[in-house]
Amino acid sequence: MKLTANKIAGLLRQHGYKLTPQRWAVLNVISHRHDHLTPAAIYDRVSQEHPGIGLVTIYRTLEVLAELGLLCKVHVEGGCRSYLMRRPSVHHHHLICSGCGRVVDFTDCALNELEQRLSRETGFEMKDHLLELYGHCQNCQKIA
Amino acid sequence: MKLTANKIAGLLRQHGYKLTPQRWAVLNVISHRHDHLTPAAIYDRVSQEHPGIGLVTIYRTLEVLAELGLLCKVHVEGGCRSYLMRRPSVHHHHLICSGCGRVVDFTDCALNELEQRLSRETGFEMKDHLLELYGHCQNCQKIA
DNA sequence: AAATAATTGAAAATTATTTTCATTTAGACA
DNA sequence: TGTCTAAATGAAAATAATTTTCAATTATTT
Ligand SMILES: [Zn+2]
Ligand SMILES: [Zn+2]
Ligand SMILES: [Zn+2]
Ligand SMILES: [Zn+2]
Repeated sequence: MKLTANKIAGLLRQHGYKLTPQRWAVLNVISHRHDHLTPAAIYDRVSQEHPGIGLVTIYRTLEVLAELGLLCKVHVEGGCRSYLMRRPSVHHHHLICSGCGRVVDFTDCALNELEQRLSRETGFEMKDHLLELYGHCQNCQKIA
Repeated sequence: MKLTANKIAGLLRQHGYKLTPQRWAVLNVISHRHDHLTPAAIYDRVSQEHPGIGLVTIYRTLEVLAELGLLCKVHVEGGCRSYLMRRPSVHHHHLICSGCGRVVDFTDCALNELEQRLSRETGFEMKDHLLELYGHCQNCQKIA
């Protein structure tokens, strides 16, 4: 189920945003694709059709569209980093307190079944996964 | 953390790395904590004890320690972004091709049970989660 | 103790993102 | 339709995060 141009237009206006050619150009680039693009990559593609549009506008447009819930953000390897001494030597994941950064490790991620099912359904060969749980630790619950 | 000190020393030497005071200082800062720290935060803390050590060295040390499997990397909100038109309006996640960036959405993340169990075990109040699966799509399997 | 290859710090370079500000424009409305 | 105004834009500067370069230093080997 695809969002029509009208729906998008309405959404923008509803929130007091204007419908500019620049925003259409960005939407045009991302709306027909099934892959994820960085701001710079979007800029490159937008530039091909509309050489006048600046990278700043791409950033601003993406922010607006994301705010309206029209976009998903994807985390990419190497994009962000914060470090932690590795404690379990085996495969594990982190439960992270958004308040203080405290981390609890857990080893039972139970994604095998999901991976297998999706592999069967999509033909993807599964390699890896990123899983992080966020919450507030007992300490930070008191504070907040 | 004396038990691991020898292990760490051995690991470094095994891989042809030297055991410098700078590396000890970094290890010292992260090894006793249960939270995650950015390079800048680690730099701040290291500086308190060893004002001479440069931020560049922190970066380089973290790279080495991560390579040796001594550290975990944590993704943090806002750290990295690549965008995608949102397709399912409901809660969902992405299966991403590491080759071409293609994305398949899936809505069945099945993390409730895990979250509940961990909440019970740790006292954390669960808020959110980040889940991404990585693999190679059929196209990219042929190419590779 | 000398040799040497790895490591370091300072500075410069690169990259990604945000802010500032003067100018333009979409959409409202007379 | 033309006028008005808040919102949006582009260029440039500012900020932030990371990487590269390079000469000087140092941990380890012999
Ligand atoms: Zn906390
Ligand atoms: Zn897992
Ligand atoms: Zn692919
Ligand atoms: Zn989910």
